[in-house]
This record gives sequence, structure tokens and C-alpha cells, in this order.
Amino acid sequence: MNRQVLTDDPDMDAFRAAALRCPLPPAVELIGEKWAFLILRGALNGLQHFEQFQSGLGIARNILSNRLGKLVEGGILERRADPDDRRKVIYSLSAKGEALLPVVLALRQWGEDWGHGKQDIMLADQRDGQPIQRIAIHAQDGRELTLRELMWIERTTGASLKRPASA
Amino acid sequence: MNRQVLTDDPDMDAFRAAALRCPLPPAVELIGEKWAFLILRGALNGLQHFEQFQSGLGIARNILSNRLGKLVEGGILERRADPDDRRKVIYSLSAKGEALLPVVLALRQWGEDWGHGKQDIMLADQRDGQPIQRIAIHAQDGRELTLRELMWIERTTGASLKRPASA
DNA sequence: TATTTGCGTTTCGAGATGCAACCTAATACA
DNA sequence: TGTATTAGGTTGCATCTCGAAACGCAAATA
Repeated sequence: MNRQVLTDDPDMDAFRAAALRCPLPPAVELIGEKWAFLILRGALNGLQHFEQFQSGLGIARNILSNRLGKLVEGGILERRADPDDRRKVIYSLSAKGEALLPVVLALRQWGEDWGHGKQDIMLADQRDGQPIQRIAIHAQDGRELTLRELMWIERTTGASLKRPASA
Repeated sequence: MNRQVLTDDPDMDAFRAAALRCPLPPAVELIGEKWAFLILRGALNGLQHFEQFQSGLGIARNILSNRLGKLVEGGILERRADPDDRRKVIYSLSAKGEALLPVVLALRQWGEDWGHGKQDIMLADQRDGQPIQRIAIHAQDGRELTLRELMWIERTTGASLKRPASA
């Protein structure tokens, strides 16, 4: 009964096996969706209230309500009443939500690189006002790496794997 | 007729104005979707054929067909006939598609950090077998920066902005 | 020639989405 | 005080998308 379904393709089997423990699908389930991602961007830019998201993003109210709920449920946003105006609700990023900044920034950068419009504002270090570095994959020695310069290794042993198997 | 709708909230107006030129929405339109993202992961891991994606991801055939088409249309995947077997079609990443690796990796890393399962394999530098660095936001001097250490500046002048306005 | 494989398309029911109208509590205004 | 407005939803309904299974067709295989 606990027999594994195997194909004649060892790569596929490896892929499926690895996919079972892959952190990506649950993450995608949470923010891999148009509105969730745009809400996240809004929150990173300081939007806090229902009406701000609604008019800022142009999302339908019922969908916004649903998405905010899921993001809160997923621990990305925190929901609390506004002490200054008890009609209002404040949605703010949790630490888990703020940790998504590199993902959003990497995607923004990709969008700019590949012609989906360029912003005339950019992020900078508050300390000296210098723009931040590009987001990239770096080797320990600091070199930038591309897909073809990478290999998979086992976390514990460091042993190398012939083929990739699930990001 | 070309009158702009203004609210009484200047932050919101700035946000909406910036959103019009933001590279994120088009990017999200392309890959900000459950299956598109997982197809991308598959492609980064060497999946090439329709049947590989289908059985590997467990996606319905019509949806897979549709998503592959959109990814090709969006320039992320390239579609060509397999010279060795003309029934087969090879979907391979374009340069534009490969450039999404940091996005996928950043999200995988986030998933691992926040308890959505940890892989026992990791990416390493082919040159020395050392694991890659974490993906993060770096200042010019190399320091890692968090959301609160960042500010927005104007790209051309370097002038600082009081408030953030669209990632 | 008959069968299998690869890559789709078609069909159809279920669920998600978007819009507008409505609701309720808290606040602001007269 | 009474009335209007605002914030944050919910409800109803038409439409769109999704997913599973069946079907089609060309190329490969037996």
C-alpha cells in the first residue's frame, strides 16, 4: 500500500520525491496569487487600512476582505483595531511578512530588467543615501553566480548531486 | 475628461501615481500565479516536456497547456520541437526566464525560514562546492539591510523622499 | 498494420471572481 | 440631540476560470 509510483524517468521520480518536502508550494499557496502579492507590496509601502488597499489597488471589496483574511491567517499580516479611530482596522506586516521584501524586490528588479516599466524611484540605505545593491545569487567569495554555475549539494554531507531536484 | 481622481489622502495619490509605472503588476500577471510559479520551478530544475510537467506537478492538462502558452508568450519559456522525437516539444527557459532564479530562490528561502518545510539539498557554487550566500538586501558597503533601514530616493537626482511609494 | 506515446483540445460541473447594493458600528457635524 | 458620513465588511448574482476525464491526432514503436 505504501508502494511508490515510479515512472521510467529517474529525474521525474527525484523531482516528485523532492517536491514533497519543498517549501515552495506552501509559500506559493499564500502569496503566489495576483492580489496577495499586490497587497503585500501595498503593505511594504505603508498601506494599512482596508480603504487604502481597496482604492489603491482597485480590488473588489469582497476579494480584498478574503485575501486580507488569508494573509492574516498565514501570519504575514497582523490585524488590530486602530486606537485612534475604532472604526478603523490596522493591517500591518509581521516579521514573517517583512521577510518577504527580498522576494518582492527581486521581482521588481526582474520586471525593470525585462522591460515592464521602470520606476524613477529606488531604494537606498538610510545611513548614506546610497542605492542598494542589485539582488543576486552570490558565492561565498562574493562572485555573482548564474544558473549554469550552480550545483546541488546535500545539506548535511555536502555531497554533490548529479542533477538538480526541486528549488 | 483626462481629469485625475484625487482623494484627500496624499499618500494614496502618490501610491496610485507610482503604481501606474510600477514594473510589478505586469510581472505578477505573468508569474504571480500558483501554477506559473511551479512550472517555473520545474523548468529551473530541468523539466522540459509536457508530460514531465504534467505528472511532476499534478496539474490538469488543459491548464498546463494554457500556462505554458502564456509563459512562452511572455518570453519566459521557449518552445521548440524535439529533434530526436518529433512528437515531443521542448520547453526551455529563455534568458528572461533564467533571470527569475533569484525570485524563486528568495521565496524558497523565505519558505524554509518560516517553517514551510526544509529541503535537505541546497545550491552551491560549482567551482568550490560551497553553498551560496543567503539572498538579502545589501548596502553598497555590503551590510545587510532591513525594511526599516531603507529609504526611497529619486533615481536621477538622488533626492530623498519622505514616504515610500510603490515597490 | 496495430498499438502506444506525446501533446494537446473539448466538454462540463464546481468553485472563484467582480460588481453593486446593502449592513452595522463609530465618528463628525448641525 | 438628530443626521450624515466613514470604515470595514457581507450578500446576491452574473461571469469567468478551474479541474477531471474523454477525445483527437500525428509520430514513433512493435
